[in-house]
Amino acid sequence: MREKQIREIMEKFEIKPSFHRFKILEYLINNKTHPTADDIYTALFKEIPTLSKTTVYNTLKHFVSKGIVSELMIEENEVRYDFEVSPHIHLKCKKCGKIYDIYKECEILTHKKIDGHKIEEYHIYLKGICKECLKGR
Amino acid sequence: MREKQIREIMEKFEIKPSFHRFKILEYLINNKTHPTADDIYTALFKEIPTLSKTTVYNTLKHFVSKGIVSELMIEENEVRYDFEVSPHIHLKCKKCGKIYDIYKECEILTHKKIDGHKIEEYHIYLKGICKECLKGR
DNA sequence: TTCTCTGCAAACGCTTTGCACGGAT
DNA sequence: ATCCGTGCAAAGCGTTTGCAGAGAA
Repeated sequence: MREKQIREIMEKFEIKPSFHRFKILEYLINNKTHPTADDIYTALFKEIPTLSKTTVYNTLKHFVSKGIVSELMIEENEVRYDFEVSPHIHLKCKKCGKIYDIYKECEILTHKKIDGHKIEEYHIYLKGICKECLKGR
Repeated sequence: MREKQIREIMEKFEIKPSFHRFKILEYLINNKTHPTADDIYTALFKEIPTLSKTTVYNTLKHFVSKGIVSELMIEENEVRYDFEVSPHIHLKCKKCGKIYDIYKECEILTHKKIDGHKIEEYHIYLKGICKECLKGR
């Protein structure tokens, strides 16, 4: 995605632009690999050696509070971040560890209310063996 | 559940019985509140003052490896344990923090394969405001 | 100036690890 | 004698906090 579009997205979500914020958001948009805070830090540190981990954490928390990215809990001790806003399903491969996005329709994702409880967030994740790893067997 | 039934379950899952294992499993079966390791420790410590947290962690890991309980990731830094084996949906109330079990049918839970990926585990959790908290507003 | 972003270092909390004791087989 | 469950203490690791410096408005 181009710089201009990313800046527009930031404006839309009322995120004051800064160099680091821009770079972190850009990374999330261009690398839909559900990175951890550390993944982002490691990747960006190469080109921004002054970047600190604290800033990555601060920025991610800021993004989450603005609703521009969501936190993903799949494995213990692994908070992952996802820019994609539309509800979808995650599949984690037990073999290669890769996380796939699945956009299959799911009836659950459409309910605003279940058994009298008000639903605000939907999280679906599956674990198994991905297509690629099945091939390699 | 009665002691005899719990012992039968342990035997079925090939878990060698010990006093602590029995107590921890009994707690999980009789308190389907999706406790954390610490919840279990705190509760059992009252009647077993010699119990150590390490044993709770060891035992829970053992149970998971035997497939008798499953780990639940809903919030960050919160591994919860669930004895219930049949697939179901979890709902966490953002207000009171309680976790509800929902046994609504969901088509996703029946797929063995999606987009060529082999599925082995299904995790669905919702967040929102529960029935009780809605009442109190 | 004042507010916000940034970053170092220390603190924190949950979980794991190392190691040793003790009971069971 | 060996195996295995248990438990203390320390380490590990991801994340948060305190605080201070820098930069923008």
